[in-house]
Amino acid sequence: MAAIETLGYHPTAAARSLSTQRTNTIGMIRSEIRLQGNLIETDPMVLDLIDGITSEAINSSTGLTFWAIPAGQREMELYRRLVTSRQIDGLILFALREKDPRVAYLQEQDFPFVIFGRFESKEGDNWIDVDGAAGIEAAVRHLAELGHRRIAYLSPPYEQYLTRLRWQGFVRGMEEMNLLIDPALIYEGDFSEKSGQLGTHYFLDQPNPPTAIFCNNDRMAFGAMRAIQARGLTVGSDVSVVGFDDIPLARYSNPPLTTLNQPIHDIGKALFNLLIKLINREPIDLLGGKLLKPELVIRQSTGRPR
Amino acid sequence: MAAIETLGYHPTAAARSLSTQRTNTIGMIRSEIRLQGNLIETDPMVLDLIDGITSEAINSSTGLTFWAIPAGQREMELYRRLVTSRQIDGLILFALREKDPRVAYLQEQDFPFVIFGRFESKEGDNWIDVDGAAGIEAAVRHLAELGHRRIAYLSPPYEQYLTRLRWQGFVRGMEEMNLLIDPALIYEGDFSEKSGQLGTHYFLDQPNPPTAIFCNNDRMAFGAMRAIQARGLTVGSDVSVVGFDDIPLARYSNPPLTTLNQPIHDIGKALFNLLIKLINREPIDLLGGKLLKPELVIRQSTGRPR
DNA sequence: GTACCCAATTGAACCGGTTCAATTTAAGTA
DNA sequence: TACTTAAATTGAACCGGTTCAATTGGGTAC
Repeated sequence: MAAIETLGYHPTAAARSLSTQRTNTIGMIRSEIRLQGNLIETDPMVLDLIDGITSEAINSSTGLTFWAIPAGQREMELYRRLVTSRQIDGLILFALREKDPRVAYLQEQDFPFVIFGRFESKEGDNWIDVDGAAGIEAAVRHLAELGHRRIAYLSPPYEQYLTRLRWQGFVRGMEEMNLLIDPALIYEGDFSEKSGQLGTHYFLDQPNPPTAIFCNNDRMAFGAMRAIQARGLTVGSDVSVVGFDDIPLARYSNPPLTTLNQPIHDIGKALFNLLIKLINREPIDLLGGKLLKPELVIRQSTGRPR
Repeated sequence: MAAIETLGYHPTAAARSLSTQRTNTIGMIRSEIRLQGNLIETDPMVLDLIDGITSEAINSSTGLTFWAIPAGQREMELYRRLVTSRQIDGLILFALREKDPRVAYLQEQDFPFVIFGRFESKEGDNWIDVDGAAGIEAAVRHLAELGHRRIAYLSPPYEQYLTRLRWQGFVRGMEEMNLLIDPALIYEGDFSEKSGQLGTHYFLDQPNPPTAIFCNNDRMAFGAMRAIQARGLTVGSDVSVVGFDDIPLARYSNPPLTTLNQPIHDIGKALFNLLIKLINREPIDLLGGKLLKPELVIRQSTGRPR
């Protein structure tokens, strides 16, 4: 032991994991998605997720390995390679798409993985999600209580699985408040500021424009506010804007953004701990719950309509 | 070969790297820094860096492994463990601090690493940096040409190595434009929105407040704009604000932020390619140069003083 | 039919740990 | 001193590849 100390010896990781069948590494793969040829930048929210995961992972000397690959054919090859070559102990999935082939493959291989978000089979205890629908319902209620009747909906990309769930929340909220959903006030965004801007211009060009816009993430909300202001209108009085995520910048925008807070950092930690249990084949007890309520943080981007 | 195909065989990563002494993984470690007990959130810029690195790394089937650890004693232990256990082929360092022990250690161990930024020994070809000083000089010139004479400086944390280089640029710019540096208009920030806000209130509380504030990153600039607006002043006319980084949100703030653009995505790619060459002990030829000029992007947060 | 050459195949050593059974050593008791 | 038992040490097998030397096989030339 003294020699280990003085020589600064550490067992070779490769030899160790060859023998123990553990790598002390978990993986996360970003699907590079292009819409109309443009690469969608990774959402700032993902950085918070990484922060949460890694700050917890260090306690068990575990690293988080990242890959980025265009969604599609090559993507599944990467998953297959990682799984069969046993390069990682487990995977964290996020941003699942409709008919996402990844879940079926990993289940079939009995490979440990957790999901940030839900998927078709809502059973299983390998996911943690925020109840986006409930959040949106609360946001709609907030807007309706302020007096808004024409609320536009800036949707996530339709190919994302969560889009379906989020939409249900919007419908519920609108019905609950006896508001009509106008098909002209729905726009498919891609989570980028740009698409928030485009969608908002589209809304405001309608013969009967909305007085409030619900945006499915903060970045699109920033784009929306920009578009509103570019038209000489005032956010919060002429048009109200609500975001989703509550990224750090949301409280520093002008005006500060009303948005739905997701405790991403804690979710990252929880996902990591859950994954470790799956890897160790330990019993799962999700005491903290796996469906967290997002909290509506009311700031100055929402107000009574003129 | 047909059997490999049908069975979906992939060589075990651990066995492979035990034999080849290559892991096809590079590492990056975030130093968790606390100032006044508060954890500094990772800058959105880092996410772009990760995006750049990973989107290039996938071409050589290489992953990027991330760890987060509090700066200090345990941090060096982690570096020692990773190096001696040969868990990664190389490291990418960023946000170097004054008297940073990491560089000396890695050099002594002859372990491949590259730095985003420079360090004391400016020799060596294992770094790529943006010429922050030149950028700040250009920003000061821009402000001076608009008619600003009292320019405040929102500094990075003094413990960061780049702080010294950036400061030289500010001094050069001010001297060049024959402006006086007022010690009351210097504030040490920590890269967070909050510190931008605090620093700006401090500046505006001075008997002789500034008409422009240079902020060493965009997040602090957002905080600065928030503080200015909270006092009922107008950004761009009452007080101008310049940022640094040009994160995606900068063009969507209100008003859009004048800032120094760093091509982070490309820097990430270049850093990766450089590191791979070091790992392979190949000759280095930094054709693209290693000291990139940041570009001043003029938007609406700067204007003529009243 | 034999000699020769190149390609393909086989075999052994090695990478550096972990694990568990077998053996040796040490300590405690009669 | 002999015996029992626990503790420490040694040894072999194994994890699953890569690498390179040695051997085998096939084809061509004389």
